Amino acid sequence: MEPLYRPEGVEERWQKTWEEEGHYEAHAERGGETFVIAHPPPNVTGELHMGHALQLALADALVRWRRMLGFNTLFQPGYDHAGISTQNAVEKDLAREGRTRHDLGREAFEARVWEWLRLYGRTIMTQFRRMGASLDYRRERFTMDEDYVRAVMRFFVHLYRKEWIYRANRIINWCPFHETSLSDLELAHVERDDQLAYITYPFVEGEGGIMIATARPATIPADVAVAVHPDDERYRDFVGREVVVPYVEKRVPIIADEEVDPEFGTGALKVTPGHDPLDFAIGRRHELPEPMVIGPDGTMSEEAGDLAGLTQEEAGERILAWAKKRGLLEKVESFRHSVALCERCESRIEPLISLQWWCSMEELKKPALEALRERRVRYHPESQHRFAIDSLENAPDWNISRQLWWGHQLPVWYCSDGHITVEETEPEACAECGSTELRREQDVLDTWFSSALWPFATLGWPDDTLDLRTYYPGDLNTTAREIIRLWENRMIFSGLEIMGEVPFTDVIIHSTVLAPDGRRMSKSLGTGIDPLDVIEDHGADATRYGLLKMSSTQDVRFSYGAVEEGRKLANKLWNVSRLLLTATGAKEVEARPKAVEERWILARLDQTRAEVEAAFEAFNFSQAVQALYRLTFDDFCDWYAEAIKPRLYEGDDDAQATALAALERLLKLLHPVLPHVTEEIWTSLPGRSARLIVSAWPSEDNRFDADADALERVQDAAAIFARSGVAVELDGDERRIFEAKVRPDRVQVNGNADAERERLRKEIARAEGILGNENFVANAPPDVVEGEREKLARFRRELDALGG
RNA sequence: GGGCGCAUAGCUCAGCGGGAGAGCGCCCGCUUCACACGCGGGAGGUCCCUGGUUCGAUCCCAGGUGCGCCCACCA
Repeated sequence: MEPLYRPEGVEERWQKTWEEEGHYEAHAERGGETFVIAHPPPNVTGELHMGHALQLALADALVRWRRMLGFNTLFQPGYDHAGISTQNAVEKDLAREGRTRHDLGREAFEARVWEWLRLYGRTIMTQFRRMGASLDYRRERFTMDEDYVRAVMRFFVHLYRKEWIYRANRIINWCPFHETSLSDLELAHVERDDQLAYITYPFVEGEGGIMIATARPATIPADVAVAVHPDDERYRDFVGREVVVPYVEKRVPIIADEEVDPEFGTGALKVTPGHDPLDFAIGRRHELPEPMVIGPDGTMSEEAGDLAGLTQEEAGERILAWAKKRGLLEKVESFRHSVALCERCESRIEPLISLQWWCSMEELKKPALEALRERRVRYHPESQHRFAIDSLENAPDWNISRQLWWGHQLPVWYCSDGHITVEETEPEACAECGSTELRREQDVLDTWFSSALWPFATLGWPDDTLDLRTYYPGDLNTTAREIIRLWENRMIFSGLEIMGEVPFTDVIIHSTVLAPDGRRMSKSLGTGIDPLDVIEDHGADATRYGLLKMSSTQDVRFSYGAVEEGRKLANKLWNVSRLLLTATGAKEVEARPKAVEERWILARLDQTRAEVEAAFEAFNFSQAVQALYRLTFDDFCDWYAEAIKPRLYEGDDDAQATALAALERLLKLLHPVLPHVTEEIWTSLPGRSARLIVSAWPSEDNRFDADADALERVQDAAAIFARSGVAVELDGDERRIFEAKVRPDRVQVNGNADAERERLRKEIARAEGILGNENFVANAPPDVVEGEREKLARFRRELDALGG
């Protein structure tokens, strides 16, 4: 064994071995208590990023912990087809050949996507493996698998028959590049400088007019009203009058609506229901017509009359010029506002009215809200639980159709008379008129529609499988904040609707990992850190440790320091193992504690195990990892190993066997965080038949009485000695431990006895002060008072020892 | 505009009612037979500000200030 632990090679070897030996596998027929994490399926085109790495580090630590406790664990892997994202990637690929998807046609394009995925997709599971993530990779599922598609179709038909899925014309977000609708959650918003034009709409009767402000003059031809706030004194008398829309010279009314912001612009809003969500809402309230003048490609449509075919910019300029000539253009000023973009191609979103499929949230959300309020599902941290409830309460109906070519095509058929037939598979004839001339709906489903089924569709639903009965409901899901509404809440209501039970009981909303400088990690900013590079440089164990250490707050800066700490921990463990194994030639692993430090370390190991378990159960990973670090460095290496060393070299069999038993327990505690290095050391322990990955903590818990007082005396003595150079009298074991650890001949003396006495007197005065306060003694918790008494006693002891 | 989070040692962060902590960095001393990626010691903090509650506040409450993230239909 080398003095420096090198994870290269070791980690890959164990990852391969564990998987080949089947330790990652979940077998329903094995029975027993289950622990299930349906891991978030990454995009099939995706590459490992820091968010994935953090998620895996958290989930895998919990899975490994439970697996060692003997749970029947299922850690489910898989891929999401990621509709728009994947289509976008393949279209970019096509663009390099100077082609578009339209050149291929739908069928050929789909074939191209599958081919592209065969070549470039599904790479991320290799990277998951490199993290040491113990997913059951045999069970990899894909949302476009034949079985999974069947589940999606079944779910759609189920909701349709309950009349929760319907078709309606509404304003939606339209991406002119992808030519599809997008949900609000698929948009990116950027701040941008734009021109705000102030234009007067003259009254039909009488002098003057009303001035509005618009950033999109091209939409003027689709105006159907001008709206003001009902309480706006300036315009109160104008309501009910008519004005002339510039350029198209159309008469429209002035109306009053609460949603108009009197502070913005002139306080008067031109109402264009066809091209603006707010205007659409106002239009519906006032039953206004909904003309559109911009087409699906983002240019002016036929309805725009002589403007047809122009870009919006050209049309806007022409209209402004028209208004200027007639003295109706007051001014154009620049202003800053946020603009919606397609998050994939960054095209500017066009709000358009379009016929889309919707899923009503009204009934679906009720049982889910109840489950959340009753805490049958708990989000962690608590603040996110409240957010999840709020988001679900306010969830608008879900636009589930997309005009994409990659995804689950809706199981909807139209006959020539326009009747709708909805079946899981292609029907023979129209359900209403019997016509056999059926045409399938071209739209595909929102990617998240299929993701919502992940916890049970991966287990075989709609079939009644042993897996489904065994592993549903699961336990845990872990994800980023922005996914709560897109995915988590939807899994909860889908699970309740289909399976009658929540899909998991806990959701960990993990930190956002920022770049070390506090900015967002992003490829375009060049601030991204590739987890694979970190693994390459520091090892997967150290990376896992670092991520867990960092995971405590909502937003956390990536810290190489934390990763480096993990690497040092692995190295320390490696070296102390060399001492206990190699230097002594031990043959047995058995706890036969005799000396005080042996009983103490075994008790400390038990104690830390409880601490780590509590921290894991509270999902406080940072705390777990800190407890492990302290145990390893301070207690195990600096005190125990130093104290035991002389006896090991003397060839004391009991000391050696006990040392290995203590090491065994330490390895078990560390395995969920540092799986590779611990397993590597484990194989060197004598008489190991089972792998560490499946080795349970010894059942005879806490049977070692810690002689904590004795250790405390030694540590007190060491502290006094280190601070003052004054030796404290100790006998027997205590003296032996003291000398092994402190080595009086080597310690540099920096202080003196007088200073130490002074310090102790101050401490004693403080403690006496507190304990002399009746209110303190009466009101403080008993253990706190007791703690102060013990401290006081210790300070007095130390002062005595110094001859104070 | 709404919601959430964070402000503690030079840096990154724990702690969250009763003696201010860790890692890294810095200083001093150590070839010590597991580890110099180590060991021992040390310097370095109005625990953001102002009030309040309490016998006692870094911790709880209120109000500021400064950052960050998420959400939202600013025309």
